[in-house]
Parts: sequence; structure tokens; C-alpha cells
Amino acid sequence: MKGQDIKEAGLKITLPRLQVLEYFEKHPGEHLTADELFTKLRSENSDIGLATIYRVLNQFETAGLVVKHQFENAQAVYELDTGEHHDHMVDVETGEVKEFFDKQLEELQVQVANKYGYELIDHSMVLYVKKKK
Amino acid sequence: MKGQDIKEAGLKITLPRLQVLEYFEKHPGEHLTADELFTKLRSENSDIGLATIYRVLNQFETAGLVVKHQFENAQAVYELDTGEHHDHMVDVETGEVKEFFDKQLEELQVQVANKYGYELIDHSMVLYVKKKK
DNA sequence: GTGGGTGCAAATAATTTGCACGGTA
DNA sequence: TACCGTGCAAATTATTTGCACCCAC
Repeated sequence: MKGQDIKEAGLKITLPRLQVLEYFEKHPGEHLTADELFTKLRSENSDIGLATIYRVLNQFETAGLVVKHQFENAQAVYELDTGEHHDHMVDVETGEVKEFFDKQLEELQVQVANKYGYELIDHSMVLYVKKKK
Repeated sequence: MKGQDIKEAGLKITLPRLQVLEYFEKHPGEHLTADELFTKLRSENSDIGLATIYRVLNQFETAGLVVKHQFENAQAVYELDTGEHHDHMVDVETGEVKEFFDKQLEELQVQVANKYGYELIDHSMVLYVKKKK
């Protein structure tokens, strides 16, 4: 049962938390803002509050259940943490967000950090792209 | 004279605009928030307003005089646009921002975008690092 | 039963905008 | 003199927090 993840995070299994987690699981690959999630859940007859969404997302982020991204825009977007690291491509024409992973790029970043005398802890990389004609 | 850049951007040469531009030119490599710039200029006996800083920075960004970055934190940071593209490394222990450029990384990003059927328009890449012991 | 969890509304933080006045061209 | 530009304060936007009530354990 999915409540397991919530319990393992040291949180009580409550309806709002289940609804948020369930939404992400039912829509794999979606990246949405707190507000978008609020609207979607409300339209599914949930009576969840926006503040709760922010609270739950923060708790889930701390627990490693979701990942938060701050792209160019003001609002942060969240996605389910599949456990597999990946980076993002944003199609500048459609706003669509695509995940990708490139081993060579990852390794090169480690090497570049080393070259400057640093150890790489984390990175964020977003490629802004458009479809080739 | 430095007012030149401002005039070329189609803007009147005013004291606040000169002060902002001058601050960046006198402190090469600095990345600061609107609020930090406000405090610095005020301490230099300017009577510039925070709203004006935001307005001027936006105009300068549009004109290509400064570049705006949104790192993990809430506040955006600005730096003078030297015309040379570079990415950033943030020391997670000190908060220090270092610029770097790696040709191989740049090229690899183009290739990766191509591999997925896209054309690379722009990218943002921030390496979070700490000093090697 | 009790302490954590929730919705709502009010508080914050960063940034933008309205307005009357001031300075540049 | 024309208007654009400015400082200040109020408005906006995204997010957080206080509080009284509620529910999972």
C-alpha cells in the first residue's frame, strides 16, 4: 500500500498526504506547481487547502519523496522522486519539460569541479531547447 | 564615457542608472541581489530607491548590460554582462559564486540536445561544490 | 485521549506598480 | 517645456505561519 512511504518518512498517514502522493503516482513525469496541484486536487473533489499542499510538499521533499525545481519562473515545480537522478530540458516553444540523463555530461561536471579544486556536491542543469525542423 | 551604454539602450542618462552601472564596473565578478545593491549604493551616499534598482536592473537586463540569475535561493542575483558566456559554481560552505567556462561541457550539451531531436537555445548550469581538503 | 495535521486567513518576502514630483534632453 | 524617470508607499505574487478545530493512532 502506498501509505508506506509516508509512514517511513515519520509522518502520519492522512488523507491530504495520500491525495498528493497518489496524484504524482497517477501522473508520472508531470512537473507541477503547488497551485496547479491545488487546482487539480480540488477538481477531484478534495477539500485540501493550498497551505497544506505547501506543507506536504516540503515534508515530502525533506523525506526524499519529491524533488523541487526552481526553473526560470517564479513558481517552484515538483515531481515524484524516482530515485534516479536526471536533468531537464525545457522546450521554449511549448513550455514542456522533458527529463534526460547523460552519463558523459555527469562525469564531465565532476571533472570540471575537480579541475578547479572543488568536490561536486550537486548540480542543476536545464537545457532550453526547441524542436529541430 | 560609460553613459554611452545607457544611451545605446535607448535610455536617458540619469544619476541612478549611472550609479548602478558604475557599481558593477567598479566591482567586477560580483553577483549581487537588488537589495544588496540598494544597501551598497545607499552607503555610498546615493539616495536611490529600491524600486528604481529593480526598474533599472530590468531595463539593463533587456538591454543586455547585465545578466540575471535565479539560483536556489529566493532572491535573484545580477552581474555585469561581459559578453562572454560562462556558468557558475556555488561553494555550498561559503556561498561564494565562481564563474567558469568549459568548452567540452558546452559542446556536449549541444550534442545531447541534438540526440533528443532538439536544438539548444540556451542553458543554465550551476555546480554546487565544496573545497577539496 | 492527545498530539500532530488541517483549512482558513493573516503574515512575510521579493518584486512590481501607481502617483505626484523632479530632472534630462 | 516635454516627458521620462524617480522615490515612496501601496499592490501583487508566491510561500509561510498562527490558530482553533479535527482525526489518526
